[in-house]
Amino acid sequence: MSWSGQGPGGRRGYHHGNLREALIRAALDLIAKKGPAGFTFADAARSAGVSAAAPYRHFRDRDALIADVARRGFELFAAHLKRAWSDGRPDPFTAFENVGRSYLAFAHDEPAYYSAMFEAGLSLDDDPGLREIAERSFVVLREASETLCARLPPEQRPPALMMSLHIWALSHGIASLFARGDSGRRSLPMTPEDLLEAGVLVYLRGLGLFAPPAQPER
Amino acid sequence: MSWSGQGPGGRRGYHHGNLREALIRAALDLIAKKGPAGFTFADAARSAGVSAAAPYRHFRDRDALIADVARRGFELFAAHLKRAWSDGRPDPFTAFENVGRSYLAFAHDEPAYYSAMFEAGLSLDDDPGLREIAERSFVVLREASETLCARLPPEQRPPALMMSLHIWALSHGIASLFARGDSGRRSLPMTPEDLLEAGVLVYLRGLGLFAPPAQPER
DNA sequence: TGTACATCAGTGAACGCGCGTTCACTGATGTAC
DNA sequence: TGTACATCAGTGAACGCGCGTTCACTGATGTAC
Repeated sequence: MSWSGQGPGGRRGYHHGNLREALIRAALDLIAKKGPAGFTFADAARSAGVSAAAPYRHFRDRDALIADVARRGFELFAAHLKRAWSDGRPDPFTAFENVGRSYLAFAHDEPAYYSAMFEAGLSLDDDPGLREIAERSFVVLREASETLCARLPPEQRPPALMMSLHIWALSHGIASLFARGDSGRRSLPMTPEDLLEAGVLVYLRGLGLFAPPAQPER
Repeated sequence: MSWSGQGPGGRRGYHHGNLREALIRAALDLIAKKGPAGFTFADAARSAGVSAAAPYRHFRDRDALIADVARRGFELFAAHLKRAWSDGRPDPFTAFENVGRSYLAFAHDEPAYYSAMFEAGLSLDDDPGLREIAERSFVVLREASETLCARLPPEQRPPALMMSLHIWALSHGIASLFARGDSGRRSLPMTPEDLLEAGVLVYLRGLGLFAPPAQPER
């Protein structure tokens, strides 16, 4: 029978053991391959090596699975950005650039999460919990922007919220247009990372902020 | 019989008369409602009031239809941006802002075209004709950037290509995140148009370009 | 001006397919005693 | 330590559905003579 040991790494018995997890990973694989639209519930079951009915024990439906993937994506993303920002160390400018690179790295390395988060057409209005988690990533950008803004004299200080929206939009734009994992990539005269870094530097200069030269003040 | 006159505006006979056109408009409607993924060939036929087999007289398959929609979208988009740029009139700064607004207006007013162009997962590599047409929209941005760059002394002139990529990415990012026609919209403290304008102004200032005050030099 | 004929652009019936979903079922697991 | 039982997490068969696609067909249209 199929439920006695299938060799190392395979399923161990009639009970999968960790189907929920396996379905999420299958969803990530499939989304990465065919986009969030091409992904079906049945397909996820199949690639987890389980019957088509099994997923219903763990998710109400296809959308619930995708929402779960997106939720994890947002959590990872927020942690990722937070680590990059690192409370503004070693200095706010460097940390800010790190956040930008980290943004692109995530979109590039985890295209499936990124798709589920931003392109699956999930309505954040229907799921306040998801919205709250999604907000956490943005909060990092917001914090970083505030720290940089605070360096300017109050009378020429731009709204940090606006600044963070600009940075977010620029990052997202570059990620969508140029830095996707596998497809839709357009050719560029420079890497997406360098493009973003250059753009952010110009933007900061426009605000009146100048990155310190090679050796930051200390 | 269903093919004798159906009243004014309805089909006129057994032959539809302009099915190709009708299918494209149906596709636009459906994409606007359900996204490029939710759109099916059969659905398009149905909403054009025609049997499911009819579309095959005009399009090889579903993807061919979407590609055609995208092609038209790119043409409209390029014309739209060109009109906004207007060869740099009345002055390059104003014209540049107009291009930005025009970009967002298109994404907002024609979400279906915009989706087909940027989110349908069409591979530009497989269709050189489509790529060429898509490029035309970008050329407008490129030209506009060059005109502005030319105002700077050569030693501090940034590459116009890079500049146009920044503007494109910022516009696309704002359009995707905040300015979509119907769904996925996030709440904002300002309109997407104002957000983009503010971002572009900061960016231009960062390059060393300063928009002229109220009355441009003449 | 009329007729025969070729071509075009539709129909509608049929097919196979995969998906979503439900259902009664059953093997595996944990626990009370 | 063993046994009975409840619960959990799967199975597999079945269903209805809509899609994509093909096919022989036929009404409408244009054209040669």
